Amino acid sequence: MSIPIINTGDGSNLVACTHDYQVKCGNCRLNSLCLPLALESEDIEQLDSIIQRSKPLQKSNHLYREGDEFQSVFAVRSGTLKAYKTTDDGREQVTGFYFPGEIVGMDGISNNTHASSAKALETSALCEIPFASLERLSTLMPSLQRHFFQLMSREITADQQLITLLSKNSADERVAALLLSISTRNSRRKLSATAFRLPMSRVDIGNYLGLTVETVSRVFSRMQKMEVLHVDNKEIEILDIEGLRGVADIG
Amino acid sequence: MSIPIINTGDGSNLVACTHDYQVKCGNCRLNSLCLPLALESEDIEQLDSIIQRSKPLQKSNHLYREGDEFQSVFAVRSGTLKAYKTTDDGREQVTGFYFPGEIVGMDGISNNTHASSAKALETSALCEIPFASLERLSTLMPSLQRHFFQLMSREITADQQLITLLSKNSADERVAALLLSISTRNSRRKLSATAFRLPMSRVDIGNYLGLTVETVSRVFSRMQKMEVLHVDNKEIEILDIEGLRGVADIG
DNA sequence: GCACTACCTTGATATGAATCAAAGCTATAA
DNA sequence: TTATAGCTTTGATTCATATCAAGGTAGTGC
Repeated sequence: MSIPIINTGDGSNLVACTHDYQVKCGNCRLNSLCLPLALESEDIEQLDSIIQRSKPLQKSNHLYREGDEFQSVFAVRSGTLKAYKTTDDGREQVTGFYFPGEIVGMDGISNNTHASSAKALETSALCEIPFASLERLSTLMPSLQRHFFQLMSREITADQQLITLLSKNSADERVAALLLSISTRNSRRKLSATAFRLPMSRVDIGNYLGLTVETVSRVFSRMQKMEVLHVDNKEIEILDIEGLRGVADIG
Repeated sequence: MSIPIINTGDGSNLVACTHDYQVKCGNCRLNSLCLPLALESEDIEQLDSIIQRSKPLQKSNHLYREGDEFQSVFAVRSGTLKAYKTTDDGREQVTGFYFPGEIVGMDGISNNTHASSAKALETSALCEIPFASLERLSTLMPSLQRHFFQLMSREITADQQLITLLSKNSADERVAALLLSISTRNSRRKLSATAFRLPMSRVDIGNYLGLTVETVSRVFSRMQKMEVLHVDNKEIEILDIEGLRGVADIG
């Protein structure tokens, strides 16, 4: 079966909507993560009707770029994305990784312009949520409005956590915290909390955590030696999650 | 004239609402900063009616503490606040400074619990905006809803900027960026962009920027020697704003 | 299969900021 | 006014991580 491909010019390929992608929010495995739990089933159908599921995005293609006009936020259905900004002197700052069930693009709301770029780390499926429709629907559905206020607030607290990590914690603590965060997010999706494949490179990790590649690599080696982790390139196994929590010194 | 004082037990003094504090949004000097520009005057009156102006907060008292139940966000009318989290090992992480016209408390929305504490750096006047009322009003006034989405998004982009600063920039660059940020915020309020009094201590600055007090102090001294700044304790004069921009290497 | 490229690891050295230490300054209270 | 506590500055030393350098590994396309 052939799927019509739209070449967008920037190298990303938007696949036009076909029945292959006709997942519905009501039957989506992830709806407990990205949907307001309080929504009635008729509300969910209304929400469904504004969502566009037309975006399987190939690895290393952009969902949007810094400066692009903001029109939608996106729910990740499968795959992983990174959000990043390019600094004045051309370096990259990764500001977040987005896993299935999470929402990316909310930093574009303030200026109607995306404040960062979003790029697929692997082939990813996305639900596009046009923000104008979401706003309209939110005035009709208070629980949806509340849900989005909460999602945005959660993004703020996540950023604040990262700020603390960058400003107070050592290289080991930062890496440990990231691994634990990925572990938690995996278990929310009923995946293994202890064994997973990192979707991002060491460079991206370093970039996110404010460390160089070399330091990240050394931390992995050190933790392997301490038998806290088993590392095989991108495959990670957490051998001693309590030990890892100890390193991250998170409560 | 005596003003009834309510002792809240934690050392903060809430002054009961009297006509002394009967500023209205419509005639507030700061409304261009904290109000949705698109609101009609009757809308502004509705907004006015939910806002409580009962909180002159003395220096070093708390507006709320991490873990407190979230009920309101607050607009700063005068004075300055800092928001901070206490890390597991008891250290403080300052996550933001809030000047007149800015909104503090939005990180509490996601969990109905304040994710950080907010403390007055000097005596401050605040407008309390009960969030439940704000939500209700937002469903009736789309432009108010939009305004709050934008305010929250702005908080996200501000945090991302800080993340980049912490992860990529040297001590000098961080301090320069903070001074420029304060300068910009001052000029938005029609105050001097080049001469001002820092409301926060060196400790707070270091804490915010991920540096020690000593380092902050040395940066000030160095910049003074370079004739970029004139520093007299908390009084700062920017002598060479282009030079400062150069140090911050922003654009 | 081979070559190419991007990614990862490890070691040696350099460096910016932390830490340790002490003294000067400011503001507040007695 | 002096005492007191907290804030700020400056100097000497240490240390974690960056930088520089080089070799190893994995994935990709021809």
